[in-house]
Amino acid sequence: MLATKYNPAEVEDKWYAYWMEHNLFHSEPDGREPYTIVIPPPNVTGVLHMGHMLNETIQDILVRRARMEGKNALWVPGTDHASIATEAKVVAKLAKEGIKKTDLTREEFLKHAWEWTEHHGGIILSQLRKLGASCDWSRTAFTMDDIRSRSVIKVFCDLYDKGLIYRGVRMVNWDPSALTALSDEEVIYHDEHSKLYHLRYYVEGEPGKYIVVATTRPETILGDTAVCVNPNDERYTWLKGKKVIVPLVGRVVPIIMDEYVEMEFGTGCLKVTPAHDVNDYMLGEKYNLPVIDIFNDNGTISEAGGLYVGHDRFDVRRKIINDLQANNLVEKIEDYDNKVGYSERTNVVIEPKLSMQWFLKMDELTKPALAAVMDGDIQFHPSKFKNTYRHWMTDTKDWCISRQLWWGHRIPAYFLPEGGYVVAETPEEALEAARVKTGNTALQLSDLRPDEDCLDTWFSSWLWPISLFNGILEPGNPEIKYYYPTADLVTGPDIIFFWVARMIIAGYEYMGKEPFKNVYFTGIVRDKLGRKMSKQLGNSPDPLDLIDTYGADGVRMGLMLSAPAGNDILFDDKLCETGRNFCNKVWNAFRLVKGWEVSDNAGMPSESEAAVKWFSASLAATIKEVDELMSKFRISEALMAIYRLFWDDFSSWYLEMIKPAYGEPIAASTLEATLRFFSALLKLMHPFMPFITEELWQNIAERRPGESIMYSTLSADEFDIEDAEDAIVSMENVKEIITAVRAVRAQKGISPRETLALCVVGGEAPSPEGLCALVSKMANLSEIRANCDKDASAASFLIGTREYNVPLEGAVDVEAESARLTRDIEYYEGFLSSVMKKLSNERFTSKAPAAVVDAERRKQADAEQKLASLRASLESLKK
RNA sequence: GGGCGCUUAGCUCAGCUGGUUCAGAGCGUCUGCCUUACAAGCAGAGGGUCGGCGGUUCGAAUCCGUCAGCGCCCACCA
Repeated sequence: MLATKYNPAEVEDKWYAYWMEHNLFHSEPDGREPYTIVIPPPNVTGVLHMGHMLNETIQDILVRRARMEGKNALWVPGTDHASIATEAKVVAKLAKEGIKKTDLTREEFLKHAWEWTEHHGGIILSQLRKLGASCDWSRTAFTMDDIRSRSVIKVFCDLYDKGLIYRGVRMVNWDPSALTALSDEEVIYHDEHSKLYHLRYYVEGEPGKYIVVATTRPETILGDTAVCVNPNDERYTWLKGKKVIVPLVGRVVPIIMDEYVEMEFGTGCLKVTPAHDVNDYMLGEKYNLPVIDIFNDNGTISEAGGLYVGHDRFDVRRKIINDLQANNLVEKIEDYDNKVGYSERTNVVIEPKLSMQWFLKMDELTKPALAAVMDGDIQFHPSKFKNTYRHWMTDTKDWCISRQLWWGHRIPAYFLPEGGYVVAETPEEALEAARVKTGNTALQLSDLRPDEDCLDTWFSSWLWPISLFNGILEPGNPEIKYYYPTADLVTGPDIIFFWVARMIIAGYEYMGKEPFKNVYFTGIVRDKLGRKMSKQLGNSPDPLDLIDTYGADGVRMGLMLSAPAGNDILFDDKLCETGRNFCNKVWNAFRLVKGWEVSDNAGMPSESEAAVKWFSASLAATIKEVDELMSKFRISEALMAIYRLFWDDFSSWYLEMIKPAYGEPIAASTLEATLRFFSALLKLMHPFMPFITEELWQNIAERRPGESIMYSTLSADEFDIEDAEDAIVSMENVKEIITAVRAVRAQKGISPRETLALCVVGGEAPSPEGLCALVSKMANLSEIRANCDKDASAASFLIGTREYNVPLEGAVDVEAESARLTRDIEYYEGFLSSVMKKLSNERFTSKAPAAVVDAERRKQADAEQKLASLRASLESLKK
């Protein structure tokens, strides 16, 4: 006998092992329609958090559904090398051991990094198995494995050959902690309360005369090479052609005039520091100003700064203000709110810095990618993200793809002894190219100096849907032809630019086709108070603990029950409890059904016949509804529909309807129908809760070795019946009668075990006979009397326009009953008057469609009939 | 500074092209029940001026305007 409580721990590992043993997640190209999902590769050394759980659960639901629809479903797993993040972890680990990165050679460092990766890598993927993820593990990839690495290098060379990649000195976002350049997308701006410092710049040769310049970054005066004012600013026309002295520094710099300066802002004077501000850099180029780089890579003041050399930039800010004040060079200091850019990875303040970097030209590449989304070749769910996407994709700045890091794909550029460089996929090809370029056939590999930098992590992940099928190295191979384009991508909107947009770009550039048909954007998982989950707050539950407590199916359900697309989900353990309880409900329903004795010679009772007919229709309707909802990616609504179908319709109504009396056997035909329903319900639930459904499906009938619910199919047609609508409507009526009788019991405190009689006032009993019998059974009635007279001493209720009486042994509480009737009468009088108001409005009857007017007339008739009945009840009660 | 989105029951959210599937669902709450599948349960019940104001319309949660609050994205004003 099965335990009264479902124990997921006993079931889950067993079935995951079974699925693996029989290779059920594996896919090979064949004649079936493909359905492909590529996993957004998590950081190779990361651990599973709630965001992953949500994401991977959705992917698993989609891929399992596709598999059950008979498609050749493939979900490819893999991990990302996460250049900056992983390198930072390795550096930190080495630091603990007293090793500095700078003391190691590149090769030594990479050895440590690979060791770290091997030691910590892939944990996250094994955690996914606990969740039930049906990935084809034989295809597990890594952005730095051989195929993916060579793909990246090949693409780099190709884009270089096409003239889309160039190298140059540009103002980039510099991360002084990670010591690397970052792309614009890796900078996060925060509002900050800062100060606006008003500093005095004395005019050269005119003692006592000064102008005031406002700045938020006083330390950058060390790099000032001009002061700029607007030529239309009459306050400053006298400055034309003059020079000013940079305070403290003593450098004499020219006044330049450019309309770029806003007269209204600050004092209307702008200090120009070409090395440390993008706009200033632009001015510097325009007016040929010297560029003084006052910072070292780590954010300390460089020799070129002249003062405070070696001190950190933020210390210098404080010191320089003190020193300026001591020299009476500060006019005033005011509070000022501005935005400050931080590194997405290391969370330090970004320093705009001039440096030599590699860039990818974006303007041409983005065109087909923008059109694909705007024209609907790729669908975003929810579609609101189309706007965000369009905004970014128009006027996209060139992508800074080089990083001053070692952990990643090394840029395949080789510098020549006499200057210049070549780009090639291998050192050998580079040597060949170098010999051709220089005309020096004696050139050796050792003469070439490979570029030290590596590529942005996203420069490998943008190829993911292609490189996973080796479509870069072997274009047109059978796998890429079969699996590409993939079907659905599930990811967070936070990486729409980093990843989604760039995959679309690469898809069109290298495959001439979109990389996926649909993008489903999940929300962010927050705690129940709406706060982001974080280690500091300690509000992020460990997914594996949750699985231990509630079972994987329970956790999956908990997550999905409140995860509308694109909306953040406020996660509460309580949701998993709901999921676990549902699993238990399913488990116990199964126990009930499996516990029945079967009678072969009994025919199906008429009430069971009615129940089977009704549930068949309901099931078909829900299957269709779920199909519809899933096609729109309304996953939590689909799950809710299934939840209600199983709990309310199947368990609370259907099973109670067909349940044999205690100790009695069930008709074989009824059981057979019920098992068919149960099996269908399991299939419907399987994508959401794979483990318990497999366990029960395997127990519901004999299965062959290797057979699995994963590959079973389900169609609404199997359960569609001819007069489905009627079956559902008439059962709704019956359920209302039953509920009303039960309510009478609850109000009067009558035990469910005590039988009652039901009288239909001036009407027939429900028909056909099966439905009538169901009312008796479910409401525990001794009899149903048709065409009765109104009985004032009975409890009464209205279903539709029909009145029913339940004769009671004890006297009715006349007062309470008449109060209730009066309340009802007042309600229907109000209702009727609002209906009459509409109907007497000539503009309504003349302008509204006939169907709507008819409906109002029906409302009127119904309400009048109900009122008559209620008034009669009240009358007879008073007698 | 620009753009997008949200505001419906105590909580989380549905509500499509205006009208009987329009005021819904789940959870929570309340009242009975340890009824022979399940107390991780059963039966029953209550709960909302659809953010405010104005407009269009015979009719508005739904369309338009406006105000307020919240959230997100983008942007080089020191």
